[in-house]
Amino acid sequence: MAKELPERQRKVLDCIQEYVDEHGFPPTVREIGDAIGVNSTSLVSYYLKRLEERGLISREPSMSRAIQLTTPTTEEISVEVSDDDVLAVPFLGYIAAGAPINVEAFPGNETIEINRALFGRDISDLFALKVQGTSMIDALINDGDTVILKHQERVENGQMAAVWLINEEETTLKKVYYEGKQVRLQPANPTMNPIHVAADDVQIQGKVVLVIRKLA
Amino acid sequence: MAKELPERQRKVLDCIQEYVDEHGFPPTVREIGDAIGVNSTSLVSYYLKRLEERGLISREPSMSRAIQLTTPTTEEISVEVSDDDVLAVPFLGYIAAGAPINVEAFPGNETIEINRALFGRDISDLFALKVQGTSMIDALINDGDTVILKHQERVENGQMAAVWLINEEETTLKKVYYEGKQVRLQPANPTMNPIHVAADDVQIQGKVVLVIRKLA
DNA sequence: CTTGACATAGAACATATGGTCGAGTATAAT
DNA sequence: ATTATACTCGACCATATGTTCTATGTCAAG
Repeated sequence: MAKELPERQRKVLDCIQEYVDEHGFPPTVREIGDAIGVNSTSLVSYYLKRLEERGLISREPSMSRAIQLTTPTTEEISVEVSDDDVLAVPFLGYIAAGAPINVEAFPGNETIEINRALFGRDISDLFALKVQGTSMIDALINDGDTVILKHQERVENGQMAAVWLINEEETTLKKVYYEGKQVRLQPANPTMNPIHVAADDVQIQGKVVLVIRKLA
Repeated sequence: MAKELPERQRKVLDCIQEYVDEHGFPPTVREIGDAIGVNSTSLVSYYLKRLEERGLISREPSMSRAIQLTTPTTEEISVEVSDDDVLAVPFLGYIAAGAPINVEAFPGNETIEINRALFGRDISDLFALKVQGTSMIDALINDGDTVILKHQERVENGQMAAVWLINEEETTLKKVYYEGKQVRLQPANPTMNPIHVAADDVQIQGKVVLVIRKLA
């Protein structure tokens, strides 16, 4: 299931990330080709298709530069401990049901600063997302809320996680229960019913460790 | 030199910002046109030229979607790093339906430390409560959540507040709407129905400014 | 060796997209 | 009225860019 990502595709991913960091917008197929030393657009197309299948990127068909990275790569998830007290958590973008995690290029390398006291011991690999839309209401998470996640691909039973459903192509925040080859995704709201999906259809994006709601 | 930015150009700027927020990459000339109700690419081109002259955006010539905002226009949740003080908000105790909040009586001098950046300008009269029980589920607030309130007796329409219902002898967190001699208390969850109570039956304990949920 | 799955290149194509030109319409100043 | 300056439109062009098809190479399994 978790096949190793081929070297070339890894390179494609990296070069997209770099390009976005530098330019503020994604590269074209040809520019990717140049960057990784490939001089046929079809090959890049081919790679992009693979990456999309894996859910690592998402694209809009026939639109130029319409590539988005869905999985935050671990390199950028670095928490600097500026003070002993304040953590600067990288703000990676927005999350909404029906759309992959939208990791944007923020020119200033935006962070959200949060007091360390609000976290547990483990403060590695944290990143922040802002929730768009009311689709997470059943997880008691509202439009505009900020969630802090720890980047990991596996969570313990019952923990809330950002889950990317590969086939359904949507992201949700749910409590995760492994049940053999199935995974039960349980809304935090006890009145809502869980959904069951195949284990290889889910891709854990991170464990939710903190939810912050700022009101007017 | 600091001429007022024409309405239309302002709109262009805003729509680029929105588009980037939503898609992760900048819009095309035509997409901008659609967004602001202009159906000629030349006009958008014209606007973009003006915006570039003013230094508000930068572009790469002849590249699709190669627009960058030089000035972050919208406030976003970008955090002011200037003052990374840590606020010590007094922790006053627990809130649960059926029990009043006694703001005066400090049960000790416990505080909850929170980074100032998470708040707005006004940081006076803040206090923290921990929610007990699931009675606030309809306000999207769960058992164990921490709410930060600003102590005030009156809030603006639509703001979330801790409300003490004198006759019913219970406290709830609801959005408050003044409707003449009545007050409508609207749950944050849009699927729940509001309750209407007499204005002199409600006693605002404080305005909710922040909700924090710490997960395992 | 043959087969087939995967990887690569190149060309050809369709269209998405930016640029420009000319003309038309305001609106205000002369 | 005349001029000037800013704005708006529509059409056209050049090319930037995504897609697809075919051909070829590689390599491991049968």
